Amino acid sequence: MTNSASPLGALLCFDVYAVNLAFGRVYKPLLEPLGLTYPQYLVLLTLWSRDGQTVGHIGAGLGLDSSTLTPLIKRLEAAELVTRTRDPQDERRVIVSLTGRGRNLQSEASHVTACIAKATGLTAPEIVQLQSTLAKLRTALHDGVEGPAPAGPARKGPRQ
Amino acid sequence: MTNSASPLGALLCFDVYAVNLAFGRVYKPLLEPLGLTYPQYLVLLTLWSRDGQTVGHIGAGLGLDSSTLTPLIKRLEAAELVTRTRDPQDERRVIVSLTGRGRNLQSEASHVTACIAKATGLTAPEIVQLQSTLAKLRTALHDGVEGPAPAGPARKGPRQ
DNA sequence: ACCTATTATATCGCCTGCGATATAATAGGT
DNA sequence: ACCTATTATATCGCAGGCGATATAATAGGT
Repeated sequence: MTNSASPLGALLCFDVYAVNLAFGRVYKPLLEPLGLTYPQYLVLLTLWSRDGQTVGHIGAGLGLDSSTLTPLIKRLEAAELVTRTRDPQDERRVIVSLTGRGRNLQSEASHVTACIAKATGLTAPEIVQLQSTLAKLRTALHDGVEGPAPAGPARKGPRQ
Repeated sequence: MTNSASPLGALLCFDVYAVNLAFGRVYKPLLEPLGLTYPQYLVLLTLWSRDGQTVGHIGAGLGLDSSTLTPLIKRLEAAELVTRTRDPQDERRVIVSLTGRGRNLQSEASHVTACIAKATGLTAPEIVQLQSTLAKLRTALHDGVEGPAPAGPARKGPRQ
């Protein structure tokens, strides 16, 4: 036992790291025919579930900053999958909306999610359990950085 | 239920993605005083557990390719934390070994793992359970890409 | 010994991911 | 109305992450 002082937490981040990269590698060949990268797909997933979100809102969901999202979304815009328009109510906000092409891509991508679900090799209850633990973990990690938020709503994204 | 066709697998990769980034953000302020990035720390973790591994071996553990590891390890070398020497038995291999400074850093970083374990907000059994599921998931995702490996040892890293 | 296939690492270009910073718009206090 | 603080997005530089490719060393067949 060379490192008995760091058994659990360290290995956990290790596993999450490797699984995340493994997910990316499984998705890549499925997304390539659609002309999408994995993070771009995650942004589209967000928009398919609710269209017309602001950059900040999308970032809060994925844990990404505008410095990452702005160029990514501009590439989606260049591919004519989304449009970016300033919110007339608050000109600071940029509202990202799906184009027809962007919406149509959801059905083209539907088999992707089916493939992935199969590739996980997990049963439905296992997935539910895993998601629940990961959600808990994510909240705890955020609170650990920002402080447990003694009152008021916890900050969700980076630099919100 | 707007997207009842993609409930489980899609959200799962979403969660893994966000948790991985959250881990990185928790580690960053702890590793910054040590002059390490999060991936560099993961490579050092690998070497602390077993010194003198080849680039390929380190990559297999983390799921990384030489195209990612070579520059990263060169930065560790520039920081005088590791040395890179060709294996005399097989000149293709590069053996990465800890320097004295690299070894000493393990004790300096010991409190980091303690902080993280606390920040996860999970109980020990929960962590064990989570690790087990993630390990299973990682294997399944690899097999999904490479084929279920009908016989013989499954390929572990990317392009091994 | 020679020729070819494979293996291990390295290089390059592009897309993330993020800290630091900039810019513009809103909010709030006076 | 004015001044300042805050908020939302954008820009820049650097460190990953990876596909495609290059290079050098080993392995295997003839």
